[in-house]
Amino acid sequence: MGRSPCCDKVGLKKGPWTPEEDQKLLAYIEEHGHGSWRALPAKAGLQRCGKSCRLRWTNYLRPDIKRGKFTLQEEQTIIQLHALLGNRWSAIATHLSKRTDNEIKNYWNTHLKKRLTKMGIDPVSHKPKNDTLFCRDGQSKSVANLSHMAQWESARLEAEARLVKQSRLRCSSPTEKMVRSVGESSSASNYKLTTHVSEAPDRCLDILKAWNRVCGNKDGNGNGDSESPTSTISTTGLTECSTNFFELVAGNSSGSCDNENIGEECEEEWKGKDGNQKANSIPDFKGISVPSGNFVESFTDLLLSSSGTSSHQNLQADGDSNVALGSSSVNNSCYDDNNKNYWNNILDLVNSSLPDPPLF
DNA sequence: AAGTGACTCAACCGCGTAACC
DNA sequence: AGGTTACGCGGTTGAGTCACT
Repeated sequence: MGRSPCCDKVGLKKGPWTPEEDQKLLAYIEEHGHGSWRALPAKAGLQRCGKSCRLRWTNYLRPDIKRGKFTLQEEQTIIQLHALLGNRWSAIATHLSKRTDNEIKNYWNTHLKKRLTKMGIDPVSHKPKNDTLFCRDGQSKSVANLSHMAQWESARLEAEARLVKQSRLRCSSPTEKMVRSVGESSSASNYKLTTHVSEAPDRCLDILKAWNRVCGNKDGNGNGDSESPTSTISTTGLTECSTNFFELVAGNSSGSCDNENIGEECEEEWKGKDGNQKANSIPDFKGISVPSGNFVESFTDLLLSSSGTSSHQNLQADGDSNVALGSSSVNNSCYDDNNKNYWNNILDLVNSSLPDPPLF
């Protein structure tokens, strides 16, 4: 325990970095790797604490950082992952390659959170503030189940993020970078690194599919113990929740958002054509059947769909989707569809946005 | 043009914890 | 086993910028 005293030293510079300092830090890391952050400033000739150097590097100087406006898809990704993970920015950043946790955190706090609030959505729970309006019979159970699954998935994502991070650390030296760039995967660690990244999506799907199978197989008889390690929810609830839970739904992505215009047009949609009107038009929002447990997806859809656009198109699962519709009432099927879409989108998200092989 | 309030985001602070001795 | 150190994370701050009056 105990806090690092690194920043307590007098004579260390604070505040904004100068181009000269950036240059020194960049040059040093390019040549030697960062190694021990604590020792780095002295070696690099910087009057900064190691912590400051690390922050400057990870949030600004790293060459694999994408800067500039967030795309609509990135926004949706953040919202969905935030619904799952909460304020665990580093875990979210793991699935938004080239964006830093700090940047995502800032973007959330300055943009997305406000938009959600403006629309009457609680940015913490991702549910409408007046949740009772959206709760029909039986939905509260599903909502509870969703959060339970989120809890589980959250733990998994966290572990995955840790692995990715470890891989990055392992490759932090220039020598290792060279080895990888030659593409020989000569060392076991390099091999593991690349295979980890490519295998992760399958693993992810396997786990979730297994979940689905186990829960689905109980067929309402209450047989089998499908509780996850963190579960505190009754098995009955789980059964209701997850029968066919991950069976994919044929895309409702009938509309299209012209890729070239997606940024601007959809940003328009976010804001509403006439400024705040759409953002404030909660009555219209409530007019459609929006399940509370799946609010994020529903609302991101809404934002994109008024001009025949669907945010699903890039996230929607592919051809092996099974259609599992039609057995329930209109309301329920809508709810189920949305749930499925929501979780399938997140699955896709996880699968598609695993970080590029680390550069450092 | 000047003043002012809102917004953005880089950087800092403090905590938790893994790693090390 | 217990103490110390170093790192990484999330929350917060404040300087710079922008928009409006």
